[in-house]
Amino acid sequence: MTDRPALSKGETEVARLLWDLGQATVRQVHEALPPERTIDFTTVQTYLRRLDTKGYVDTWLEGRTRVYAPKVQPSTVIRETVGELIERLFGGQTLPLMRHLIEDRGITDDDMAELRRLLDRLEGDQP
Amino acid sequence: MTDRPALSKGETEVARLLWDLGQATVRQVHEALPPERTIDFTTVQTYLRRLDTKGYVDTWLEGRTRVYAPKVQPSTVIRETVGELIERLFGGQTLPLMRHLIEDRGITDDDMAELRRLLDRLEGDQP
DNA sequence: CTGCCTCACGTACACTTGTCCTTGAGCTTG
DNA sequence: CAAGCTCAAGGACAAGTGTACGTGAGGCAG
Repeated sequence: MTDRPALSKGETEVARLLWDLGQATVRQVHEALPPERTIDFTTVQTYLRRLDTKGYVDTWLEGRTRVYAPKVQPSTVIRETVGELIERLFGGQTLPLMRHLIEDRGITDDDMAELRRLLDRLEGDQP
Repeated sequence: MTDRPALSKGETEVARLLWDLGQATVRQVHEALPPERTIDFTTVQTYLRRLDTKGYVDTWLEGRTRVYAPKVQPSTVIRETVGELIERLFGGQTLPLMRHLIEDRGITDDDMAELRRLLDRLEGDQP
């Protein structure tokens, strides 16, 4: 299970950027933040350090500068995080969450079509 | 917006029980915990107190015993929590979460059928 | 009435989290 | 070379969280 501690909000925010960037220095992550999100350089540094101690990233010095790269795949974090939420909020049942997504959050026509495609494909897989 | 502080993990756990019970004393919530979840009576008490200070429950003394009842609807908490997660983990996009639920978490045939029903109904609503 | 049980309520305490400050080394440019 | 910039690294610090203990009052069994 390789149990790492779960990611906090801020850590997730930074991890997402790192997934997008593939690999990055503190500065690059800091600059990748959306402009309305003002947060100090050293705060980002702290998040990356914590991601490291929690085992979510690889890191090495490149010259004088430290580079970080994701070690745990987004899919893994997503699985764990969503699983935890379903447990906490829906007692482990997936369907209520789907229902909420479909009924209580607007869903576009495109999304709807895509969803149907997904279902069709799945049903095709298991005859 | 009536902005309450978000619920923590433990608080959510207890809030869910309270939603199920409708209204309950500390003891009742404590006894409603799944048997494998061992947690002290006073810990539950603390969670309920915090739910109160955060504005999520109503509470009153009934004789010598304090009774708690949900004040914020589950749907509200679900909306806020899920919204926050989608923001953090998917940059605000709902579809990737659906995709994850359908593809990466097993979905039963019954759920699948139910999902289709949901979609059909929605589509019927907006011709 | 004396123990014991059960509550409410306050307190505690270590750990996590969001956020930043400080220090000291290397780099750059006048 | 000296002043200023840029990093890494370590600390710091208040708020939030998970978890529980202690105290004191009300009830009930002997």
